[in-house]
Amino acid sequence: MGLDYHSHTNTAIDTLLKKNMDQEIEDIQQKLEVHDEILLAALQLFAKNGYFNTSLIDIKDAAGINTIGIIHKQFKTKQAIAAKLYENIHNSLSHSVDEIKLKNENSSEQLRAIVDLFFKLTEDAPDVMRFLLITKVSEFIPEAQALCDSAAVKKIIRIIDEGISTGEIRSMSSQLAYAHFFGIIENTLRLKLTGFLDKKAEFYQAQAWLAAWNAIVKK
Amino acid sequence: MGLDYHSHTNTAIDTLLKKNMDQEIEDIQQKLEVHDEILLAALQLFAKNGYFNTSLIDIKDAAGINTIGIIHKQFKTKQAIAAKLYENIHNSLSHSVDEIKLKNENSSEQLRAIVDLFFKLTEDAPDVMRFLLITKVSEFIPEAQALCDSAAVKKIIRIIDEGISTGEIRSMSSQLAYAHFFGIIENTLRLKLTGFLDKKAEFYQAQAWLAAWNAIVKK
DNA sequence: GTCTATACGCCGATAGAC
DNA sequence: GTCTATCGGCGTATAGAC
Repeated sequence: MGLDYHSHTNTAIDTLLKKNMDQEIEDIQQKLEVHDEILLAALQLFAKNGYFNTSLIDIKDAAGINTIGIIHKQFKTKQAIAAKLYENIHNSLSHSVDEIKLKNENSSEQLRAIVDLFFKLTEDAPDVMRFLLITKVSEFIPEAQALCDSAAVKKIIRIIDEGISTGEIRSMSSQLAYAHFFGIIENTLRLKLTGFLDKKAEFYQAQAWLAAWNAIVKK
Repeated sequence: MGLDYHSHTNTAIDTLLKKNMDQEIEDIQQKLEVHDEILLAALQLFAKNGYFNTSLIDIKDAAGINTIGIIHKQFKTKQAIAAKLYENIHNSLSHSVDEIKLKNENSSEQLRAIVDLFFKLTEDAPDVMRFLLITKVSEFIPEAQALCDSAAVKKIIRIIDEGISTGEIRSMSSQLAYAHFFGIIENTLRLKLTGFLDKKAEFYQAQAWLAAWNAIVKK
């Protein structure tokens, strides 16, 4: 499913399989499916109409469920749905950055891979990106941190720091480099997600990368 | 007041003064003051806690008013308060861009003046900038357009178009130039407004301008 | 014209029946 | 375990008293 692009769901199912509860697996799988149906429906509605304009009734309808009682069984509160979405998305993102750091050596390659991921997600899972770039989560999840304070971004800033150390990136505050670099990338994607830029995301990718990298590269 | 930096209020009062309703002026001025107190309180609360987390009771308290009935007399609905805020801010912004175009000849000078304005507003009227850059108005004002579709931004894109015509700016889609240029500017300000960048806005201005202009200038 | 009291609707959450 | 019925609270809006 779109919101959890690193197969958190499959991992959960795999874990359960190892417990040899064969006869219960079908039920559990169905429960997991319902669980994810709710999350997916909520993500879409939150991204489209906003958290406060989305009622549990709306989520119930979109998820193909009969009563909101089922939602209350899976998640105690409406806020818990949003918190779970937030957690899944940020965990996946953080995990992706880890993988990217392992597979790429230079800061430029790592940043390039992150940009690739962001553009790919914008095309394949726009609601995930809306949740990341547009939604103001702190308004409905008090304990949530903004994107810029998330684990993933802390790792990205580390990448930038390393790039400055090796001389790939110009000597400057890594936070400022982050602001400039991802200002271009995220704004391009934000304008794509809102329809201001109307071509496919990939169309803007090369130029956005070039402009962003050029803003921080040591010449 | 902070939300209407082009003296819309004074203009309104001036208009009324010309009507020779001398004996009523005091009352009217007080009414206007209450009117603006409500708008200012609403702006601050919307920017801080969000529209949906702000009740009319909250606005009443923050505005130093005794009952919410007064708010209902001035604005029919809560949404109308937000709509009026939106209108004032966008009108002021659009007017500012007009003035900047009159006072400056080149695209670079005009964009530079707009950047100056944005940084100044971020320092002097942060809640106005939060409303412009962070708040998702379409969630509570259905008829509102996003910043990128506003009159002010249309004028800004015209500035960019002219810059491309004169050869100041690199030949590229003006929308893309807008995305890259204001990606850097707005992201810097957004990160300043959320506290990720902790120095005064002016501290980041020169570098942000340089990086943004460099992203679109013809070399 | 200011304020009090209240109406009304919506939604989140619960509990109990099947 | 699934659903129905309902509770309780909040927040907007109104209407009527002073």
